[in-house]
Amino acid sequence: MHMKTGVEQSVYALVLLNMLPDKAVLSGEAISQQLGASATYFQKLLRKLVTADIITSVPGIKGGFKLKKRPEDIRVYDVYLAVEGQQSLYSSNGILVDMLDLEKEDSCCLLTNLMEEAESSWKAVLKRETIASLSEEMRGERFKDKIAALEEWVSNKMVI
Amino acid sequence: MHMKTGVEQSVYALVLLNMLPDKAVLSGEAISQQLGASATYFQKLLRKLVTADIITSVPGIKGGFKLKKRPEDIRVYDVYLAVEGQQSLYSSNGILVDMLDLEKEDSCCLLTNLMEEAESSWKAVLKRETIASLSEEMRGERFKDKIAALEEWVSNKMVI
DNA sequence: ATAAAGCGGATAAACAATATCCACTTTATA
DNA sequence: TATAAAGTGGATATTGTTTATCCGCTTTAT
Repeated sequence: MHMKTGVEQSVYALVLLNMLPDKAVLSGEAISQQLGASATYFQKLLRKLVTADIITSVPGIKGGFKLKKRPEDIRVYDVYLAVEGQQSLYSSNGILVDMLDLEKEDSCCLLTNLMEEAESSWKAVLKRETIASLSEEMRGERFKDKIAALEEWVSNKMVI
Repeated sequence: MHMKTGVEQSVYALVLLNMLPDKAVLSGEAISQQLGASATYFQKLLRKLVTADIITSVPGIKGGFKLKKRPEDIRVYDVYLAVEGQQSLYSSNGILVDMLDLEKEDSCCLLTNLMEEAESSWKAVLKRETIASLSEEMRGERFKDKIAALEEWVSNKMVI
């Protein structure tokens, strides 16, 4: 039970896209390079973000990706959902139903309610931060002098 | 990102062991049969529960497993921990460190704090229920007439 | 027209979870 | 005291999921 690395990668990809000026895009290849991710595979992840209406893709030469929503409207939770899908962390295997010889329709499990609550509570925390708040955090004191290089890289790689 | 089925299996195994009278044990084979689990593999899971001091194993003929702690002292969380290990749901891949060219020691990630909070909050819910509370729930109205067969099975399979 | 970008499907590689096998130790009992 | 039935630990196979690659396709600025 471990979160896919694709979630972290996607979040940082969105932080990168959030550094773009209006109308500009970054190519999938450029993004994966900056993230140190496999380019061909990361394209698949970018597609999931497109499907989830988090980013927009522009085909053709001078194409690429940019944010579709405002960064303050993209929660970490939305990214998680887009990348990992909507399946729950827990799903019963119907062991109790078998042990007690219940009807299939009962779909009863002593753990399901508890696990659903736990998951909700977990998700609630992921809804607290957004791409905007993470971007702001990155621009804080701590990385003051390291940000410039990244901003320059974005300027060089972006396409308008 | 999905919880192993071993967690559900282990919880129900413990509920079964909780039906045993004092000093009695159930063999690993009997338990796996009742759970519909692979016997040889489930032995490995039982071992994890032994290592975690949740159950005791008795070797030799007339051997088997029984609870080591009182059922009200075994939280669902403890079972999860025993089966899945103590690794976190999320661990950073150091993408930000690479992007900003930080020192390795910084081990900095915008997501780590958030994810740790989320996980704590998730775990807190798993600490709420115990084998005792789940056993009680199983004995409630809903399964009134289905419990007898299971109790009889336990009586037949147990060894004192 | 062409080159550079995204799209979608098929497939491979890597890894983790599940399952099996076997030689070993332990212990009740005939 | 030999034996049968139980757990133990290691090696290994099977299965499933995640990550990665490849290729032919569409889109669009020049």
